[in-house]
Amino acid sequence: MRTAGTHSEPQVPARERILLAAHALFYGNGIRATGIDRVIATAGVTKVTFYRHFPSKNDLVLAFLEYRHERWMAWFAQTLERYGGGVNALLPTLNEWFAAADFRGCAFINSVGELGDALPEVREVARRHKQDMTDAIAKLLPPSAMRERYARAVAVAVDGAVVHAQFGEADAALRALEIILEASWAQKGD
Amino acid sequence: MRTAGTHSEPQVPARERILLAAHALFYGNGIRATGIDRVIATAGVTKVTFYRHFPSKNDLVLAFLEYRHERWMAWFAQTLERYGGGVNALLPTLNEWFAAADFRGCAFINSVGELGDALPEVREVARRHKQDMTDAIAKLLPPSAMRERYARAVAVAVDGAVVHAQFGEADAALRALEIILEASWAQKGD
DNA sequence: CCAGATGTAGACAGAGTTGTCTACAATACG
DNA sequence: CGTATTGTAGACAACTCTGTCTACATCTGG
Repeated sequence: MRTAGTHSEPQVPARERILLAAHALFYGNGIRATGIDRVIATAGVTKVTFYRHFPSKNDLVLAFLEYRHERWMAWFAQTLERYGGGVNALLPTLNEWFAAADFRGCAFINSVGELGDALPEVREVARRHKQDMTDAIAKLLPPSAMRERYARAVAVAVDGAVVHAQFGEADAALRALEIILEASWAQKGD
Repeated sequence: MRTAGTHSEPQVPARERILLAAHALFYGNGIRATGIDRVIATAGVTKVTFYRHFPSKNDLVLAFLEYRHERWMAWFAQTLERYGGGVNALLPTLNEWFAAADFRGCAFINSVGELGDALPEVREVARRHKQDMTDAIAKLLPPSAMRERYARAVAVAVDGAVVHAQFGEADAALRALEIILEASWAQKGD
């Protein structure tokens, strides 16, 4: 009995379907709020298949964060580029993100808040993510001895705007960020 | 049979003991990560007593946030005062908070990230909290037509610093915030 | 050509979750 | 004085969660 047109067209391999499903559910509803069964059903795989790829939910959580990191960083760099690539690209880029229907804040901030000490690797991954985000922001700033430090300041302000946007205050958050970015150091370096 | 010296010295009434326990556990470990049974055991009450005060876990969550709000706002205002009450009081105040052994970020940011749409009232409470925090910050700024807007900018930067501190980068977060606060608008108003 | 990787369906164990229920004791107030 | 409130101990129902297991099918590489 042929079970279903499953193997004939495995267009997307199981592991990737699982990751896609995990991304939508973990980011959209929270990690603890999402049971493995739900991921499995959404991905359209079975339990055995799932557990062969990810021995435990924690493994999936870490893989999800890695996947989210790649995906978000690529989107961020590309969108900044599209808006001209300077500091002035930051506000329109974030505006796009905040306006997205599925926006629910920063996956890494949410995950650290949710899992904190329960899964310490999460904090590591989050830290690396913020470092990479800060590096991407540094590229927008004019060269100067202080560039790294200024980039960190902008990154902190951006993350503040992200959580305020998550609270439903996207416009106010962007106006606040705008005020911060108008400071001379952000505009003309050193 | 006298059950135990329970009623003879109810020093702290049950409702408050429950709230105290919920605060320690929800803030320290996360809301979803904390079962009702754990709160009950920590508070030293029984299930019936608990459910007479809080008909459901959601009621407790909301009461916890209300309690946290009062407690944190009082601490914030008082500590700012202790450091002189100007914009310059902000960094040492936050430094104290970040260095506290039980610091785990902002309870409201964490709760929104964790519960998001599952309990929409949480977002309301969080929004009110941030408004009150912003108002407290406005009091530190010199009077000017732009004071409200500047206070919002500072609040956004502060929340960014809070999440970065939660990632284990408290020092870098404070240095970043310092750079932002050095901007002229934060110092001399309009 | 066959062995190993990858896929399928679905039952099940063991733990943890929220919330209810019975039955009884002490206190506080009108 | 006696009734409403607040307290106690602990069993229990109904559910969800993670992870394991049996038993079988198909594709792919050496």
